[in-house]
Amino acid sequence: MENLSLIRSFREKFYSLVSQIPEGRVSTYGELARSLGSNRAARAVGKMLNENPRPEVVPCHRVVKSDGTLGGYDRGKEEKKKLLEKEGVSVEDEEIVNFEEVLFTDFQSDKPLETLREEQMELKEKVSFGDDEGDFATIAGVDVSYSEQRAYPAISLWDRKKKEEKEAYVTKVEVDFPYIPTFLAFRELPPLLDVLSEAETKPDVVMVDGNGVMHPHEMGLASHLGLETKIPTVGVAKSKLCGKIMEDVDKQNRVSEVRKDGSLIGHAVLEGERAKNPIYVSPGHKVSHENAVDLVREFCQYKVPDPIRRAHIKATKRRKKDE
DNA sequence: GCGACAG
DNA sequence: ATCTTGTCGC
Repeated sequence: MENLSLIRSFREKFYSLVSQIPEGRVSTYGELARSLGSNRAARAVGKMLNENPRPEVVPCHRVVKSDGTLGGYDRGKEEKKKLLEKEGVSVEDEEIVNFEEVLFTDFQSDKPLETLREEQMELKEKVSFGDDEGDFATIAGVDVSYSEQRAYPAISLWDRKKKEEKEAYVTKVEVDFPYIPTFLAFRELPPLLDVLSEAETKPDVVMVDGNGVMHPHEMGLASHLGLETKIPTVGVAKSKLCGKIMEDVDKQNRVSEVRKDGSLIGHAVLEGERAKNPIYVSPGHKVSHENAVDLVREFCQYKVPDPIRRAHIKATKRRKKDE
């Protein structure tokens, strides 16, 4: 991974941004997200502030909502108000007085998310799909379960002909990078590479819990993993990140194209007896749209294909056992 | 109030 | 993804 050190220092970088807000001023979740490099990170900003390890040093009470209202605080809004007023910021009815005047936006930042986005834009040129035969013999499914900073990635390897699990592994890895929509790979790739290295058999294709090219920049987690490992990958998401479903999916019509800006980015697939909503299938790397859909459907006894489902169960069990 | 963006 | 009692439907 090209920007591994940036990923590892992301959280600390964020806390030092928060520390730039001077006494007597406030800033917003959105402003901090933009200073990180993407307004998509606003909720992650809230999450990281909530997990602030040093409240005495990092002034998270100076971060409020973009409409000027207080926003949340671990020790209560009253406490947040008290801290702000002690610093000379007036608060009335959970709202900052003279919000425009005290709002701080002048962050000094190298915008790490812009760097990560650039990595995605460079990588997307290398994604290939359409040149495979679909003749994969060993299929893997991967997933990650979390407990705060700990990730439990799991892999389940299957014999395609016998339709049975051959091997399965779970590992434990520390993660620091938060979940930010469209940046999932930077959170999940390190744990997945770790558990993938455990497998005795190298899989011919990996099904990933997340998107492939069904992504605003055609560079989802599955594609990133495929490029990183040179192994063919298929993305399988349980909800839609982007694109337009072209037709309704139901028991009569189980597959629909998903398009973005007119071009095909994946398919919505409804399988499994009790499934109410479809899953979203897209090529990660070195797999065609058609073979991606066929492979996933072949393993869809339930809504989610068995190898991913097994990996999910394994990872979750291990996490709960550890707690 | 609506819309809502993988895990 | 995780936090989690109760409720609904097959």
